[in-house]
Amino acid sequence: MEGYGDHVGIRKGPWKAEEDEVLLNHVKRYGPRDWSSIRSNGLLQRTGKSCRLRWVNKLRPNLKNGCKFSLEEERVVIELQAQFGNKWAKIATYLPGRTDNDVKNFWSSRQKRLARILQTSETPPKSQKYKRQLQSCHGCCQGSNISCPALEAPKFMSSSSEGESSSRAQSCSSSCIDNTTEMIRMVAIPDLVSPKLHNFNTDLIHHGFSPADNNPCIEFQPQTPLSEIPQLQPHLTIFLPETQELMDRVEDPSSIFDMFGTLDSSGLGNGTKVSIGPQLFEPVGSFRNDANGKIGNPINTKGSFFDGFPTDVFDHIEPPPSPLKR
DNA sequence: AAGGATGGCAACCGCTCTGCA
DNA sequence: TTGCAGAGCGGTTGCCATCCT
Repeated sequence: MEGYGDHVGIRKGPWKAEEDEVLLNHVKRYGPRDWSSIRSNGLLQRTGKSCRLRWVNKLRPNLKNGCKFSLEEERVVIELQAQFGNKWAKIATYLPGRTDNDVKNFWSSRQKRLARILQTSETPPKSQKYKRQLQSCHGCCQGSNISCPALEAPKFMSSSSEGESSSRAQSCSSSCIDNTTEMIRMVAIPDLVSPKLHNFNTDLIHHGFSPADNNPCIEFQPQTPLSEIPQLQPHLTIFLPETQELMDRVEDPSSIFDMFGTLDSSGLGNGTKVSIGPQLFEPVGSFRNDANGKIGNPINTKGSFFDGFPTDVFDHIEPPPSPLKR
């Protein structure tokens, strides 16, 4: 393909390796600026705008090109989108190695998925595909204490300690991504943003990230920020025994939003209603760390939300780095 | 095996912002 | 103060690969 816009001396379409090289040389020599001079100097038949975009989205160092968004990154995007709206560039600054375009694409995919699932749930087809969407979560996670990753226990892992459970989560994520529980999670998120996030912005900037991420595919490891994002636990629904019931009820779209507001927590043993909301953002201190530094079971106050959770669920939770330890 | 649906991604477009003369 | 050019941002489009029927 010779590009689809060779008219008037301006090339459009996919970039060739030679063009990339020219662009890289320009940046090496002059830095990431004076984009329009690239064309005016006859180096490339691309607009300055196009050159800049290419650099920002593909050629810039430390980009995580070709890596899917990790669960942690997804969580960050969801939270920040709820707070900032569609400020993709701003959100991208919280995600080392990700560009605004990445975030934007991720979000629009997510929205499309949500729209489609919602539409599907209004007129539930009885196709096998639909059933698979609803059931895949259970199928792929059978025999695992940690259920679907979209709903798994929150993790505060570093890249080095991310092992089997994480990879299981990742692979499971892709297979579960289209299920109804995912939809619930997506819709519920805005309610889950803690006001604490309002200070988040400036804190992050001050703390900064490690820019020298030479292995962009490694799970990104912010020095502070992610641990300071309020620990959303929108995934907790998976622990509820009535998850299947949720799945079933989703077939009745009118019940969906009721479920978001409150969940009948009979499965928790006390029959009370549990609101999905800020109270889920208990400070991490609600967990008790064990001798290995892992987070132990949450302090089991009577009637706490965690009552009835399998105790080993918390074995998989890494402790967040202490904000005091730097 | 073929065709449609879907997801992921790269790139373009139009608008706004910013710095400068 | 104004106009211009460059840079940045968000929305949109189109292509391609994969999955599903």
